[in-house]
Amino acid sequence: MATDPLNPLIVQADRSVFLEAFNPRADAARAAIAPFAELVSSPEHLHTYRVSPLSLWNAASTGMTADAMLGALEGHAKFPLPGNVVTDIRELVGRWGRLTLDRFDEALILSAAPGDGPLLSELARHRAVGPLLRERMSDVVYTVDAGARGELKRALMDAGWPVDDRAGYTQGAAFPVTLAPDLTVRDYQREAAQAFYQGGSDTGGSGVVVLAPGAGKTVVGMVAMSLVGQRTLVLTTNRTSVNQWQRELLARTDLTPDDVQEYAPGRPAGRELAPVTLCTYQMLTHRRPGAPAGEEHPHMSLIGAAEWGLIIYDEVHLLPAPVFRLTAGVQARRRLGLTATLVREDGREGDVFALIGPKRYDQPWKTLETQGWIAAATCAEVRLRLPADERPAYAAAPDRQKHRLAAVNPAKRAALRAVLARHPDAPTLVIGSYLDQLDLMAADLEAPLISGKTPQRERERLFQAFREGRLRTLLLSKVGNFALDLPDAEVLVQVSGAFGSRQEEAQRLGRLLRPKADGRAAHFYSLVTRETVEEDHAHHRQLFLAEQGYTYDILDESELSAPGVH
DNA sequence: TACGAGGAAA
DNA sequence: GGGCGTTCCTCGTA
Repeated sequence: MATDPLNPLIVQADRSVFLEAFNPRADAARAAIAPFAELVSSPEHLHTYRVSPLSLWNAASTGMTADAMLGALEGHAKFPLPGNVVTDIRELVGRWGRLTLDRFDEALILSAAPGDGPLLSELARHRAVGPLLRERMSDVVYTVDAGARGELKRALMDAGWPVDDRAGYTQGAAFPVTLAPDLTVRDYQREAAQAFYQGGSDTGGSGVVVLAPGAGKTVVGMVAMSLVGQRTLVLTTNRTSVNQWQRELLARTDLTPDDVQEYAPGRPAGRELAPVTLCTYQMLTHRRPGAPAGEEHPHMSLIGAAEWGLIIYDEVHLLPAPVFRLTAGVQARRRLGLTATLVREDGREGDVFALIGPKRYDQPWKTLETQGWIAAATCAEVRLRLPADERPAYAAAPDRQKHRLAAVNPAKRAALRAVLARHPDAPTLVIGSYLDQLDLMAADLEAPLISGKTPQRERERLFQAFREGRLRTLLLSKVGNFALDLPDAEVLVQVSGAFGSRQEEAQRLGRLLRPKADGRAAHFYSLVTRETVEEDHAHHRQLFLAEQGYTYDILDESELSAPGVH
């Protein structure tokens, strides 16, 4: 493969990569660089990717070589790669594996590659790394306390030197899990669980699996449980997920209700934890203010309980900081992170890498779509103006109010009706972030709104009516982001969203991806006010989905009244 | 003992 | 940088 002026990529010296979106070779180039590059902006014609240290290390940990990455860039580039990019990529990728952590009796040893004595000396002087190293055994070996394993990995990651942790795991109590005979595990689910269990260029047993919503991440978790065969702790974001895991585990494995229990703090003293215990992150980190010293976090000891052979972190992209701290203390337990969107807006992806593990497996959402596992979906961004009488107020508003003013643009009410008119019979969800805006729209459409205030019973009733087709349109506040029992829909209109949250956008699209019985496509619309901060936020939100292969049609509000579908 | 309402937290 | 939803606890009512 060689560079060719007709190719779609331009690689710049700062390791950013431009992709001509309309070049006929764009799709192949996108697929080739996706494993080691992340999308940072995607205006219509020219997409920008960045090759970051973390994206390189994630790729390297799956076994991808620097040569393979350079080959992918070169093979789709217009011009020869800048020399420093070649050097940088080789150097950064080469860092993975140069430091290893191994077991040494009761302690650990940090080893550098032969000749890396100076590197080790430099790291020993590093502010965060140095204090965690104990005794220099040789030019390239330090001893480390076993308890410092997590903190050291995190500190080394911050210092720019990810460490390949080969110190292995302590065995949890044996607890075999057999998958139900009628459960068909899809190839990608089995591959994902294997990739977790066996690792890539390292020893495996910890790391993150990224799969689209509806692609069956719980099945990956079950296969992992059957591979490990030890007692398992499953951590989730909320109780609905706890229930879902419990249902699925009972239905699709040989586990009995006694085996699978939600962690209940009030359980009778002396009662054993179930071999498969489910617990929310909030429960784990719950604080009792004013409790006697040492008892402020009554549930934290759960995670350190000796018997777990595997800890599963559901929605691992949402791990709160305290759970990172806890996780640093249990590096000798196998850890599986599951997520649809391994992106965070707080820049803590490095902590996920260091403390849960590298990304072991992912499939672009579009690939699963092609294979028919998730529904095809179109995405459209509808651009609206602010009404003339609102513009002065917007211009005068302080920055921190601008987002809201743009988001609740009154013109969205008419636009929403126009969008709904394009799909007159399709089951439609409308999701927004501002309750008063949603109230107005619910009145316009004469459709019910579910918000956080809606009692559980009422939610169930409305979901049921929607499922049975008695209710065509349902409005949802932010409850719609994560409610797992939300019914399937064909059209989803996002009328407002939180700042630039990529994962919120992705979760919302995910609501549409369950395959439709007749193979019909789903339609996702996002309403955005022109020439306001909302445009910037909207484009940042779209990045993750653009990375997954989705493109957004741009519709002007004037085009909406046109009949038919685009 | 079971529940729902209200408040605090992150 | 702010609004919203969730979860937990506590306390009141049956």
